[in-house]
Amino acid sequence: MARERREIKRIESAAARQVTFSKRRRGLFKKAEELSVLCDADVALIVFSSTGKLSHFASSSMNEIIDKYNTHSNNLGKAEQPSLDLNLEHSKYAHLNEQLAEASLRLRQMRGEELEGLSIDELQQLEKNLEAGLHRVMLTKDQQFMEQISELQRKSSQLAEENMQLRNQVSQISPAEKQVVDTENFVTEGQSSESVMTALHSGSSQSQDNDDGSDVSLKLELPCGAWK
Amino acid sequence: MARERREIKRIESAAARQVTFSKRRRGLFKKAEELSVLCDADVALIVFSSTGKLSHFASSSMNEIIDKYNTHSNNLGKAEQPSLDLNLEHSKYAHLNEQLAEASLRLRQMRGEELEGLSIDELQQLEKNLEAGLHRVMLTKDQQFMEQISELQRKSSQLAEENMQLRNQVSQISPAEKQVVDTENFVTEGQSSESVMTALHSGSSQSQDNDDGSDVSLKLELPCGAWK
DNA sequence: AGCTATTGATAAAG
DNA sequence: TCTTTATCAATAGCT
Repeated sequence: MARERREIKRIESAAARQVTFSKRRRGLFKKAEELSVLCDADVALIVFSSTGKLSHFASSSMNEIIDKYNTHSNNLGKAEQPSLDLNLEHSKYAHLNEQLAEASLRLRQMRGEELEGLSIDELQQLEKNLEAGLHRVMLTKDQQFMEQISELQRKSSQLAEENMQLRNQVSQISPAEKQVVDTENFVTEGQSSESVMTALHSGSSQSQDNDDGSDVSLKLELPCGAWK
Repeated sequence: MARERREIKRIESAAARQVTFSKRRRGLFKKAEELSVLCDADVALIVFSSTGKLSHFASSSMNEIIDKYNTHSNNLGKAEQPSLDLNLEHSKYAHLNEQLAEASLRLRQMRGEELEGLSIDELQQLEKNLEAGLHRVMLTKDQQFMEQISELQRKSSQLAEENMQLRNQVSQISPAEKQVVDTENFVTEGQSSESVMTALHSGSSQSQDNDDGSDVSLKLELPCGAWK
C-alpha cells in the first residue's frame, strides 16, 4: 500500500519508526472504530508507543470490556496469572470484610455494646472471657509496676551508696579545704562542706539523666499509693 | 477500498454484518500486529462480536498491558469506574487487612494476650475498658435473668390459678363421677381425683411447650442460687 | 506536516 | 467461509 512494500520487522531508524507509528496508529484506531460501528462489535484497543506513551480506544467502556475479557478468559480454563484477580480477589475481599465485621462486633460486645442478640449462655461466656482478660491485664500491669519499683529501688540504693562515699570524701577533704577557705574568705566549715556537696551531687545526677527511666518517679506516685 | 465505499454505520443485514465482521476483524488484527512489530509498540486488542464471541490480540501479555493501562489512566487523574479495581482494590484490600490485624490484636489483648508491648498507661486504659465492658455485660445478663424469672413467675401464678379452678371443677364433678366409678370399678376417691389432675396438667404443659422459653426452667436453677 | 505512487484491504458476487 | 475482482483507502518514501 505504498511506493514500496515494507517488510514487517522492527524499523531500526528511530525517526522512521516514529513516523510510521503515527501513521499506522491513526489507521488502526480508525479501523477499530469502523469495525465497532459497522458490525456492532465491542472493541477495545490499547497501544503503548516504544517511548511508553499510551493511546487507547474503546467502543463502549474500556473497563467493561476488560472485565468481560477477564471473565471470558477465566471461564475458558485459561490459567492466567494476575487475571484471576477480579474473581478471586473479590471473594477474598468479601471474606476479609466478613472477618472484620465479626471482629468488630466481638470488640463492641467486649466493650459491653450490642449485647441484645446474645443468649444468657453467651453472656456468661463473654463475662468469663472478660474476667479472665481483666485478670491477666491486671497481673501484667502489676508486674510492670513491680519492675519499675524495683528498678527505682535499685537506683536509689545505688545513689545512697554514692552519697555515702561522697560524704566520706568530703569529710576527708574538708580539713585541707577549710585551711584555704578559712585563711582567704572566713567562710564557716558547715557552709563550705554544703557547697561542695551540692557541686558533687549535681555531677552525679547528670549521669542519672542519661539512664533510661527519666520520668518514672513522676508516674509512680499515684499507683504506688493505691497499690499495696 | 472496494467496489463501492461503505457508509460507516451499523450494517442492518445480519448476514452482511457477519461477513464484514470476519473480513475487517482479520484486517484489524493483522494491522495491530504489524504496528507492534514495525514500531516496537505494545498493543492489546480485544474484540467482542455482536454475538458475544471474543477474539483478542496482545503483542506481549494481555494482563501486563491492561495493568499498565490501568496504572496510566489512574495516574492521569481520569476518574474511571471499575478500572480502579486493580490498584484501588489492592489498597482497599491492604487497608482491610490492616484493620483486621488491628481488631484481632485488640481482641487478643482484651483476652489478656499479647500485652508485652503495652505501657502502664495503656494497660490501665485496657483494664478500665474491660471493667466497663464486664459491668455492662453483667447488667445485661442480670436483666435477662430478671426477665426470665418474672416470666416464669407469671406463668407459674397463671398455672396456679388454673390449678385452683381445676381443683374446684374436680370437687364439683367428683361426686357424680364417684357414683359411676364406685359402682363399676370400686376405685377410691383419692386415686380418681389424682388421675384427673395428671391428665389435665399434661394438657396445659403442652400449651406451655409452644411458648418461647421451653427449657428455661432447667437453666435457671444454678444462677438463681448464686444470684440474690 | 503534506504529497503521491503504489500496495493492500475489502465490498460485492459466486 | 473461501475466491475472485473491481475499487478505494492506507501508507512508504519524499519533500
